[in-house]
Amino acid sequence: MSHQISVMVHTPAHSGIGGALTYESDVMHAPGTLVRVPLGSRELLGVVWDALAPHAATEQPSLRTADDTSASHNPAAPLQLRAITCVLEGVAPLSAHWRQLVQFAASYYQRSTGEVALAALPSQLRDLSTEQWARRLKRKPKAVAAYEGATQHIPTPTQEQAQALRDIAAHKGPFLLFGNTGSGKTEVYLRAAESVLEGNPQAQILVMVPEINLTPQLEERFRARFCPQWGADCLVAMHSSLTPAQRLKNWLAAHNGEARIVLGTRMAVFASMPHLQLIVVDEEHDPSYKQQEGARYSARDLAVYRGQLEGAQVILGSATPSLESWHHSRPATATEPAGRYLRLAMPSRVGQGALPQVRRVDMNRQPYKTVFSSHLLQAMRERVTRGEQILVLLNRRGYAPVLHCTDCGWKSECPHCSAYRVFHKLDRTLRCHHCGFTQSVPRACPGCGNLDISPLGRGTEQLEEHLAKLLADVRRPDGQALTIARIDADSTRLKGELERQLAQVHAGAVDVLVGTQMIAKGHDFRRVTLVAALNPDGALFSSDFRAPERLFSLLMQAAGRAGRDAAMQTVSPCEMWVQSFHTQHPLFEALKQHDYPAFAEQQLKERAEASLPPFSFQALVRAEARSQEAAQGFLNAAREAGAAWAEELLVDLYPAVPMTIQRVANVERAQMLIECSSRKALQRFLAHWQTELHTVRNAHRQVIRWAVDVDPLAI
DNA sequence: AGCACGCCGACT
DNA sequence: GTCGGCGTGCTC
Repeated sequence: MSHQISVMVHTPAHSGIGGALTYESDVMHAPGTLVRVPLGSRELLGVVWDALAPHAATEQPSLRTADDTSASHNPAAPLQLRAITCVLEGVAPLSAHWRQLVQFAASYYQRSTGEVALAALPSQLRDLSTEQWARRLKRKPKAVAAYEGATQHIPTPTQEQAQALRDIAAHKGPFLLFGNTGSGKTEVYLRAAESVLEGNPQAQILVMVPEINLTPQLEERFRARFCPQWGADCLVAMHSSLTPAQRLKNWLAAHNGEARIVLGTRMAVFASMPHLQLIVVDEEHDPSYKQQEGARYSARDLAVYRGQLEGAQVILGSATPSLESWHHSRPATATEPAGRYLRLAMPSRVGQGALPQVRRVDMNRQPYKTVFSSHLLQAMRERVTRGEQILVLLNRRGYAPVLHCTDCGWKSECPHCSAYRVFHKLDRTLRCHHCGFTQSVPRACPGCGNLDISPLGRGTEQLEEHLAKLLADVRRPDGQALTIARIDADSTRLKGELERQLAQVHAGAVDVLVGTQMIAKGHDFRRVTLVAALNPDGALFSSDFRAPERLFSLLMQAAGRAGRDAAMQTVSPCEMWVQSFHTQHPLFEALKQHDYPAFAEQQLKERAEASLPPFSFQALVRAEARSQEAAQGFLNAAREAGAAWAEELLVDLYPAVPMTIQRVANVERAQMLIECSSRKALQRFLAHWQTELHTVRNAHRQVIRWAVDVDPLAI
């Protein structure tokens, strides 16, 4: 007797086939079983999806048009089904919860289920041949390695930590753990994890971090706490810099329940964990939780969904939560009920110095083109003389953002993008930061031959050079000259370079560190007592309504780099300097008070008035074509096609507009915003509109690529 | 998305 | 005569 089996394979939503494919098999296979199936001339990895009643396939392959009368394509006769090739032996079926998570993510973010399912599995499952797989299965598991790290001193929880832990034990969650840098959020994660591990010998924990290379300390703290007791194999990592073999190994360890803790980046939200009981999302506000290509999911939001689905507790942690999470964790008022999350606040900084004093410099009162105000420069000189370290933050890499000719007005535009190429003095190149186009700097102006072409604006390279001059006469306490270093995407291009440079800062070899936002994240620089943000004004009046939120978070994080060592503060209190033309801006007022709640309240008020998220829900359709008209033409046709339904569901479709950077690598880009006060209505609209989008696309063949982004972060 | 099939230009 | 360009269309 032969069975019909519904199987998900990696068929992109753009192809005609979105749903499950039906195959034949002699034996019935449980849903979640991994199989190999033929598709055309290829053989693909697939996941058995539903149990099918005989002859009731989810998507019968008989969607032929009525005028197709050829015998083999008779619409009345179901197509001949092909048989599955084989079952992938030695892997237990994926759980119903896992399939439901994948299904939800696919439908919420408007992608095919197969695409999400297969992207969530380690690539080697797909790539290894049957022979290679058999060999992999036979490989003997290595003897469990003993954990060789130093055993850690386990601190006694503070009052605040103890209270947070009591709340976590008493409530279901999800929780928003709101605590300053240094307030001991990690200790709460560790203790919450500990009680889960001890309460159930099978229980598993998922810990998510924004970018693994920026938070090696967290992994080490988890290892030090749990490996001595549960073995070195109790914790596995999951992130994109693992080799395919490591990824498979760790995935299998989580899948079969051996790994008790999975620590990973956003991709880890899809890890198969049969006994998941706790999910921690550290730095939950971090934009890197949002996938930016393919299925554009938010791992933080999926974590909350998954927690509810599997009955696992979810802890979101941050010193500067996303306004969405802050809003969701609002306490009840006289008129309004509380949000869905429970907010746990830990305002104190433990075992460390006080938060730095914020000093604002009004650049309107400084001479034109001042880079460092005299007060800031003086403060920096005093501190380095005492052997203290300084961080200087500037969000612009390269030497100068534009090169320009004073005679004819020529500017270093990229020939392929609507953007300027950045002048990099170190290798004397003009580089486009969008398409990568690089040329050496011309000797004379390409427009008029003038030899006098000059840089416009400042980047980190120039800052480094400039500082070297300004501080040339300053000596360290040991009489040596200062060391000034720079950390940005250019200086850390080579693998391991970031770690090497950070180690130098830690070792005290660097006195002044210049860098982009990279240096603000998570690093524990003990001797830093002054942090300076030189020119943060851009974000205050940006067209992106989330720019202030990101800036506040960045400045708070940067401020948190100073004064992590209480002993350093015996000499002088730590400082965070902000140079701005708008020192009275509420963002800086809130920063001065280290008052995230005040900032959030002000921002949420603005968002509510403008009906922006979290008070509305958004999606974005982006299109790329050779010409701007073609890209917009497609979007406006799609808008037309969806207009009737949008009106019915109270969904707003805005006209297509060029993207901020309209042209990248000779491709014109446009986008269209979709807004609705109800998430459900927006979802219903998008689901219905999807098919129409495909139809419209077929009539607009000039469109190279298009994609829907649900809950977009940048607009 | 792959991957075939298919129909036109410059090479051994 | 063949190798190979990418346009069109199909995959349970």
